[in-house]
Amino acid sequence: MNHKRSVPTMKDVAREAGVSLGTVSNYFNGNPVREANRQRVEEAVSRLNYQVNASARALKTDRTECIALLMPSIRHPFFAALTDEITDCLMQRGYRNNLMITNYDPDAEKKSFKLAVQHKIDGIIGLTYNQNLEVDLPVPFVTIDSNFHSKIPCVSSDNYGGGQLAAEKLLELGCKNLLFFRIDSNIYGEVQKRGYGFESVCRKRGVKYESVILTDSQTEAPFYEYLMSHVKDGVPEYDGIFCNSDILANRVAVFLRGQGIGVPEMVQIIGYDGVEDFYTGKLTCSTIVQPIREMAKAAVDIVLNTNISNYPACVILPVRYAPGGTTKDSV
Amino acid sequence: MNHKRSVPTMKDVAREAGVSLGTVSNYFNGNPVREANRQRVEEAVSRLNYQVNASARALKTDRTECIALLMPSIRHPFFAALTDEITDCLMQRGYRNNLMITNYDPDAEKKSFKLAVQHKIDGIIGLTYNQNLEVDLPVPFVTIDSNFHSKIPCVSSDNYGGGQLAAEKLLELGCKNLLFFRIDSNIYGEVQKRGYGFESVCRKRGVKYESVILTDSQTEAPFYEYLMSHVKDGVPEYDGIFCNSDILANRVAVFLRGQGIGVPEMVQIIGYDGVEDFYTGKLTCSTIVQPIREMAKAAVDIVLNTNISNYPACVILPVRYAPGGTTKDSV
DNA sequence: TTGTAAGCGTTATCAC
DNA sequence: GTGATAACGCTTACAA
Repeated sequence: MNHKRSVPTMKDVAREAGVSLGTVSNYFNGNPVREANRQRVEEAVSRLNYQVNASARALKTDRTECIALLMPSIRHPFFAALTDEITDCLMQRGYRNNLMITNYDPDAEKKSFKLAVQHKIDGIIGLTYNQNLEVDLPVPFVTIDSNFHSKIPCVSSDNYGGGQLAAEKLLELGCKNLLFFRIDSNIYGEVQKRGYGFESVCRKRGVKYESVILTDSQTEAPFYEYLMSHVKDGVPEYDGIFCNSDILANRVAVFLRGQGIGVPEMVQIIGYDGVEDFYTGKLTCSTIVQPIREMAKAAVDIVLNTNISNYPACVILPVRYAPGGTTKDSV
Repeated sequence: MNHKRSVPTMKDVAREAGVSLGTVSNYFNGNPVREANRQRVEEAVSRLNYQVNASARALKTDRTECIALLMPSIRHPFFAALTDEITDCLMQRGYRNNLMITNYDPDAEKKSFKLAVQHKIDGIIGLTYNQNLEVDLPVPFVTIDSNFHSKIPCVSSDNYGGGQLAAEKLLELGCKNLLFFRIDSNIYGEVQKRGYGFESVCRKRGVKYESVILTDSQTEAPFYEYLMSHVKDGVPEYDGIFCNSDILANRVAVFLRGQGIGVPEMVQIIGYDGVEDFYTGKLTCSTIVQPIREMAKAAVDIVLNTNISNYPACVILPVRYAPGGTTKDSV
């Protein structure tokens, strides 16, 4: 069996319907067509089981109804949720999602951009970690969480506000001695604002706090060392920790509990992301919840609306706090 | 700023290099080109920053170097891992991944197929739940875990063997009274063989067992009722459970522990999938591990090799058992 | 090997 | 509105 049989073309439809090629084209492009002809075309189309050839259309119009989505990973629950929502938004608008996974590799990001452009995608949504990104793309480009270039529209949650919120919550819950843990390689991204927001509240309130930041690290061991070196007679000096991701928050919680330090009894922890665990359907820790659906929608809106993308925008969406077992307000 | 500037064409390269259009084309298609001309072309290409227009090429060749991947979800850890590996295999071969998420909806699956074909993708890899799938596609199609049609190549893990392995392990670990829990809507899929394999061992060994199967159910409550109705004086009648997914295994474990029934002390549980939890990097339960990387590779190999896809194959890949905290062999 | 030219299946521009 | 016809940028004979 030959897979590539001869497929009917618009010409075939025109002949079958007894109208001209242009009329069929007009029909498919929503241009005015006389009612009688419309019917004949529709009959011919269903008789021949015709579908417009997207390749030919793409060559003429230079549009493919396809958006490239660059993601560092798809296994990370937050990225998975974001990819899910973005794909959904795109498909609702009749666009396809060309998913490219970069594994946090700037080189892979670069190649992905090139490949995407070569294939005439209509735009790019990228969660990238390369601050030297080619900025002069021939298509609209919107980044997520990476506000490193004023010419590129960026969508993100309110990282600064989220950091503030985390600090305020911990204080409200009775913490006196705060810690901020950050681990990532996202040096120039929006994400680091989480720490700034957190620290701003600590300073304003005159609260004792400490920041421990790990960059490009594969292991969180230094956090654990820090944690243990600040325990006296089984009692930690700190009683509230803000981690810049739920993953880190979870690991820290597991570590502390393993050391006999109660969470949230002795130490309360707040993470960032707010994606429910797939196994339990619940939050994995108390956290700052990102508005994933809204972020996806904003990114898609911007990338598909060339008018907007010509005027670089920065969309910062509000976050909220939710208890999830690592703070004393958890039920 | 206009995004769609005039982009150089092969004609421009030919003129710039002082060779003919055909020569430039030959260069890009790996056809023999005299060394001198090759250099002139390469210089012209880098001078103009030329890239082949994939749309034009697609129209001529009817190939897009793009594969459609149909997934029911991307948030499920197993699907996420599979999508990750498939995307990686595709990109390694220079193919792009057009991800379509169907949310288990047969209607969405149908639309996705149609859209994919219209856009001239070179093949489809699908994890689908629609047993009435159009089988007469104009492109190679390979399914994963859905061996419902003899004409469609299918890749899956050894579900039957995995079920057997689970039963044998539970028996080896001292269980006397087994249970099998299945919840899904995948009526015609490979997945139900997990139960058959499990039961076959129980029967052969003359072990007492019970199967509880929920189809198209949104909640696992019936399992919990079953579990509690078979507890006498705080001691369950069963001591080993095989669940057809890690998710279910986890939920059952959480439920039992919540009822004061020790896992694995009183009841041992084995799941199926074997994807490490993203937060901890560890298995979430004792489980039958699917060879995800190999499954992805097999699916991509088949879909890209039209020779093979013309001769429907069924690839069953071996699984292995791994302890993960819900059996007594867990460290 | 290389140049020339005919399409691939559309859309867009005209007269009519 | 409709019908011819010229592109779109490439691949692929075919001739040289």
